[in-house]
Amino acid sequence: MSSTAVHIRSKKRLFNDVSCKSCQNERCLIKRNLHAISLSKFVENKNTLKCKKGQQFIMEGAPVNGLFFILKGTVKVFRTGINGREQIVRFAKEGEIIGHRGFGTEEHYSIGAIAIQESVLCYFSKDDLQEALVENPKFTYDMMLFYANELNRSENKVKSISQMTVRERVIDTLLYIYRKFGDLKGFLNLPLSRREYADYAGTTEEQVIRVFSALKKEKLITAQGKKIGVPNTQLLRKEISEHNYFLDS
DNA sequence: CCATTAATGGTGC
DNA sequence: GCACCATTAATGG
Repeated sequence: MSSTAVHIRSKKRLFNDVSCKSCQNERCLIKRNLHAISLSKFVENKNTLKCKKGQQFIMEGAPVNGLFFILKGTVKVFRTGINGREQIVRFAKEGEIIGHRGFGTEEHYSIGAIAIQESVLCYFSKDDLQEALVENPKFTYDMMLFYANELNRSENKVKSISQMTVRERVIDTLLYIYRKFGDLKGFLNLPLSRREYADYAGTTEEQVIRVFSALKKEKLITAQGKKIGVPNTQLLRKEISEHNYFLDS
């Protein structure tokens, strides 16, 4: 993987290159915090980029120049481990930030990111953001909450991978997806391959398939191809309750 | 139709 | 108990 900068696809300027002013996304930290004053600068300098499904927009090791906000779509954030195995760090949806770890002293992204659905991303330069953070305490505070939350989740994940069995981790993953993306007509509202479940749970595709098969027999989940249903989250939660761990999205 | 993904079985640590 | 490899079945464009 080259360490070339993230290439912004400059197809043609997107006609819907929305300014933050008219943006509908109320979950966006920037939108929520930057009224009037510093907004104009952001509007000028931000880039909107559209990603097709499967398109990678952050390469591991690429230099950090800014941050991504998800305007629309879903993204998986991962890190490549031993013998090329992907460890999915998190799934991110509308309004979330990608690449924030590179913000501090980090020179290069330690993670990669791929759109798993058609997505629209807003890209802000590090400099602009830094300026805004210095000027706007509320914005900074919200960012801090976000970082704290991420750290909490990350620490929980360490625990889950080191102490839970594969079955528990798979269940944990299902609950995580359910919490975060919800349910649509009885199925998890995010289509993932078993491989992706495995990469998040820290196991192999085969193990996920085996656990799914077992769970199906036990009527704890339902499956129709890629679509997985979790009719009884209480029961699932019960299985991992001794690790009493929960919450956050 | 072919290609990708899912499911199942065997083996070794 | 779990990862890795091999084979076969199912699915979808």
